[in-house]
Parts: sequence; structure tokens; C-alpha cells
Amino acid sequence: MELHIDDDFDLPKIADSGQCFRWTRTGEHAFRIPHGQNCLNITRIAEGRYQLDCTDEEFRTLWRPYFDLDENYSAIRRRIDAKTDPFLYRAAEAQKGIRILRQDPWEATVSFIISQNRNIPAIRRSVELLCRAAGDALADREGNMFHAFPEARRILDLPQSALDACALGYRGKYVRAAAKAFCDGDLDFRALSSATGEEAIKSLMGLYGVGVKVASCISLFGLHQIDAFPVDTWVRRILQNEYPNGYPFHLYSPYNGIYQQYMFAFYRSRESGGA
DNA sequence: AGGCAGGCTTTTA
DNA sequence: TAAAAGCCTGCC
Repeated sequence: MELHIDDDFDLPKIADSGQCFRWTRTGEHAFRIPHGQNCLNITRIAEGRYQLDCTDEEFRTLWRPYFDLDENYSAIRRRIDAKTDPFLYRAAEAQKGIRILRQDPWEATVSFIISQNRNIPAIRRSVELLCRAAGDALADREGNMFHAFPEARRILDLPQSALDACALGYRGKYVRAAAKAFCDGDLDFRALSSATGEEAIKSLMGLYGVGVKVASCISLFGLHQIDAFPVDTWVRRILQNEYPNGYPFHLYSPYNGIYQQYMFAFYRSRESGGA
């Protein structure tokens, strides 16, 4: 099907934003995006025009929510005042097009447990290895194989040697503990999504190997708590360098998480991208 | 109780 | 070699 999108929507920026670790680039304006048991091939064919290899029905039920297309990101972005917060304004202009995906909460949980103390290429590699080790091998509409993100049960059933082969290091035991918590019903995303942001983070921190940073990422990217504000090594630097007198969270509620993404991606692209 | 130092696996630049 | 979308443990 073909699709028009007027709102902020930039596939390469989303792919590089550090919120998802399994997109693969298949062309200059094309990506392969696994989600649940499905895998979308999407190509930008012109400004604001996209070709998707899915039915209208699948788009409505699966991909429109996944891309959070019912939220108006340009309106949220325009709430930033260039005079009172020039840094955030610049970051948002530079990273315009990022959206907060509505990813599967279980996948987000495992992915961000794996993310701790590692850079993004290393995270991608481990997640992909885990999917190959324990995820179902499926085919997309074009007949290309991909691996679904593994259910908790499948991760629990992995022999230790197979889990070790995913290069998780000391995080392997955290992933196994999360899988056990999920299977035992101690990790209940339905309950978490009806909790307040603070409650959700506190509850997630009960998981072995999950501190405030990873819990915030799970809330933001897995539970779509868009006010959650993960503070990692990059954001810590931003707060120190750009906001020595404090960051005005109150001004930006309930969109703190979206603005965090603009700043995070902006800083990271400046330092590592060399621009 | 709450804060802090040290350790942890492996990859990346 | 240092740093990477950190957290746990032990010590004070």
C-alpha cells in the first residue's frame, strides 16, 4: 500500500535514535522493520510518500500504532521556545522526524537490559544473536527470512551455552532473570501500563539488573510513557554542559521523553558523527 | 538508612 | 587503551 505522512517522520533518524535495535537499511530510503511476528518493508518514494508491503488492514492494526502516527509530533516540537531554550530548540530542529515507537514491551525490556554499559553497534549484535538463537524463523511478504524476537519462554529454555553465544557478558543472567519473572507472572506489562510513570519505574527496578536508567528506557520505549526521561552517559553530559542551573522538566511534561530523544540523538550525532 | 568504590563481559573506535 | 543508552555487591 501507499501512504502519505504529513507529520514529522524520518526513517533514518528513527533508525539511528537508539530506541530500536533491529531495523536494517535496505536502500537509501528503505528499511526492513521486524515487529512481533511481522516484518515491514517500507520505502520513501517521495517527500512524505511511502510504499509499504502490507495490507491496509495490517497497517491500521499494526504499523500505524507502532509508528505512533496518531500523535502529532510537529505540534509537540513547536512547543519548544527558541528563546527560553535554544539548545533544545536546536536539537529538535536537527533531529526533527524522530518519533517514539510503540515497541513490544518484552522486547524493549530485554533490549535495554542488554544495552547497559555498551555502545549501540554492540547492542544490535547481541539482540540479533538472541533472535537467531531463540526466535522463530519467519518470512516477510517478499519471501525474505527474518527472526522474530523470542518469547520469554524460549529464552528460558535456551541452554546456557546458547545464551552465552549471544555475547551478553554479565547481562546474560539479567536476561534470564527477566524471562523467569515474565513466565512467573511477576513481570506483567498489562499491570505496568495502567500504573503511573513513577510506579512503573519502581516496579521495573525490582528486576535483577534493572536500575533507574534501564527502567526509564523500558517505560519510555516499551510502555510508551512519553514523560519518562532516561539519563545515560550522553544525557548526563547534556545536563551538565547545557543546563548547569537545572533542566526545566516541569515545562515539558508530559513530553519529557520525546525531548530527551531529540537531545540524545543530537549530542550523539555531533560527537560520533563528527559534525 | 543512604552514598560510594570497585568489578563486571565484550565490543567499538 | 578508554569508553560504551549501568547495575550489583560490599563497605562505611
